[in-house]
Amino acid sequence: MMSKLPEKKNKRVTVIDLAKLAGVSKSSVSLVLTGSSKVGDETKNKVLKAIKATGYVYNRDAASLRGRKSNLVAIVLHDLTNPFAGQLAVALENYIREIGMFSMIVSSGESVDRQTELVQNLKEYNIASFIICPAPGTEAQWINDLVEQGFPVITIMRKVSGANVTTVIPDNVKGTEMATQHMLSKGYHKLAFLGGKEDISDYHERLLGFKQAMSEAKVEFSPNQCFQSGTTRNSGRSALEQALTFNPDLDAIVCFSDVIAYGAIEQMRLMGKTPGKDIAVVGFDDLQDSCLMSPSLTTVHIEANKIGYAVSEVLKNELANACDEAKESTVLIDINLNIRDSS
Amino acid sequence: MMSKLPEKKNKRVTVIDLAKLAGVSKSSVSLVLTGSSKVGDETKNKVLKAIKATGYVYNRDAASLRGRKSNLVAIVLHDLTNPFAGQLAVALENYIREIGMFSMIVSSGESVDRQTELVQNLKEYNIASFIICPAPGTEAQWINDLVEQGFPVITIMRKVSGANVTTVIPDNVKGTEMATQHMLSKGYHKLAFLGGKEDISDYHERLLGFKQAMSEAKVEFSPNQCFQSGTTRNSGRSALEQALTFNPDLDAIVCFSDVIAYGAIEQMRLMGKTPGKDIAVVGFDDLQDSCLMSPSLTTVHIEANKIGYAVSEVLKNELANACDEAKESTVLIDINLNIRDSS
DNA sequence: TCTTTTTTTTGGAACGTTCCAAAATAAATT
DNA sequence: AATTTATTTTGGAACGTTCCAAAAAAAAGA
Repeated sequence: MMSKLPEKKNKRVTVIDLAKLAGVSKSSVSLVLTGSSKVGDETKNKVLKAIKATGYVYNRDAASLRGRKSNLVAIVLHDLTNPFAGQLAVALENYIREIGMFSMIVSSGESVDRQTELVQNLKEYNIASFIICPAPGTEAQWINDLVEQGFPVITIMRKVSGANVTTVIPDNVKGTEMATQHMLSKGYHKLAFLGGKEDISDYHERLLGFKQAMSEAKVEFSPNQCFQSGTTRNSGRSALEQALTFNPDLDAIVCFSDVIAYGAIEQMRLMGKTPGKDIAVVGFDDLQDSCLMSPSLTTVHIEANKIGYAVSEVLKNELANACDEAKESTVLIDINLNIRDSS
Repeated sequence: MMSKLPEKKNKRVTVIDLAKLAGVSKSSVSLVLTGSSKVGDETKNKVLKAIKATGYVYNRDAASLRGRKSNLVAIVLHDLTNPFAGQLAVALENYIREIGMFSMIVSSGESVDRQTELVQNLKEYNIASFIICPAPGTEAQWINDLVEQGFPVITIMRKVSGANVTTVIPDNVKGTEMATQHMLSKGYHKLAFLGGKEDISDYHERLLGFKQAMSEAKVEFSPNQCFQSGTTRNSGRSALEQALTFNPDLDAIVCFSDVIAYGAIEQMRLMGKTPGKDIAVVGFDDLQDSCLMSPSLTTVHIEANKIGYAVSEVLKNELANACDEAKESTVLIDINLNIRDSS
């Protein structure tokens, strides 16, 4: 009846084109596309062949508009410049992919404002779930609102108390407790706790572990032994400087993180002390560099993959029973102490 | 006339709801939403008020389905575990945001297969442009196909020859040339070039700079002076070991990257040599640690922000004149040599 | 005041998918 | 063979937006 239409140039291939080519209805094509079990083998093959022939690419915007759940997971990290964050990002990406989701990473740069803006923008896409390492100062209410609006949230590495979500964190308390016990058992008793700041939850947890180990061993603890700082290498330097001027015969330091430990070691050298000899050092994170430097760094090892796996499990669960009311809960990831030359 | 409708529970607020509330048509709402200039101030305010009142969030899926250009930029990095990649990611994210786009980051882990899979998945979203740091072994044809399919591509840090796209890279040749000149001028003449591998473009460029500086200074070059390796710290160690067994009175090394330099320094110490004294060292990248370590590392500084800015400019341009035919071109980012204690 | 021009507003169609209810087919049971 | 039941297939409506063409309102010119 109609003459053959001139092929529209550069037009995207659609489900209808596939249907026409395969000689079935668009509904059948959709069934194949979504992997439905109730489609005949014959039609399925016809459609598959058409897909191959045309180079069709699925349009998730259309699908998600119609109501299909998205498979996009947004990973909001505190700071991609931080080496551990990089490891974490890859681990999360891999495990999230394994449960059939697709993840994208953004970085808040430790700024709540930027974090808020990012998440606000992300809402405009169809995000199945947020995985957030919260910037310092993140409000529980903000997270709860997010959940209220129907976005599942999982927090990682840092806990926001009052937020009705699952948090996946390493066993910080046990970590510094083991580290401190190790120092004490090695005969060091003039300890200091270096780095970290009160505005993130890990600080409190890691400091708690330190205190617990001290009181267990009946060694007196004083708040003067703590030297807060930022999270950079440079702030590790100044933390050690302060510690050493306050207490010149310090013989061991328990550091909030490896990066802080790196800085402290540099400063130590500058002040004429030998790390691992004059002053023992233990870190937290076990970055790749820590086993390669000299002296190699004794440190609490966090397995990024374990965290990634745990998050993916929580996520899978959460997406399955979507309508459960949210509850505050914590998944603790076990850590272990890697003893090396710096202690 | 009509009775007040019972509010549908948990239903997303739509443009129509806004229209109803503001007492205007949905078309007017759309005009406001897209920032059109031809909408009256009065209606605009009414709509704005309604938006605030309802907590409306824009649905990009619907918009993009209807034909509106997406503002999503996908950044495909080679390896987020690499410290420079982290810096780069953050810089790119910031500058891309400044031109009104939104960026998401994924990591290929230096695997072409993974890279292919990622990009294939990303096509299903509405991606305005790809920014790719290509995994080793990436085919020019693959990139050209992508462009052919209507996805603008910009490659960074590594050039894929034959790919008809713009590449933003640091001036690698000049970098190692300056580094090598510096070594020669300091009186070191028994040089080696450490690390890197033939399957990425920067290796060739950086090696070329090394050779050029040598020939300029009339110092003989031999392929035996090059010790290829992976990109990890550990491979830097073994590269130095090889170099030193081959030529025990080596007095300076030009390294493919800072990470390689770190490894080489470790190995040097293990073999009883003092870095910066027995053997001078120059790196490439200028990672944050390089100025803090001891001896502080002389290295070629790449400004991640400059790269981020350049990419955003190219991107802006590319999105503006969308239908230009693609051409192979290169944007060279200037570098400079930071001279420190290791040389 | 009546046109003409410009500015602002508007309903309806379209984007590419999935869901629904119903139709068509096949298989199983009388 | 006739019915019931189970399996596959299907057209049409819907998702929330933007674009278009045309209507309405306002401003300018006669």
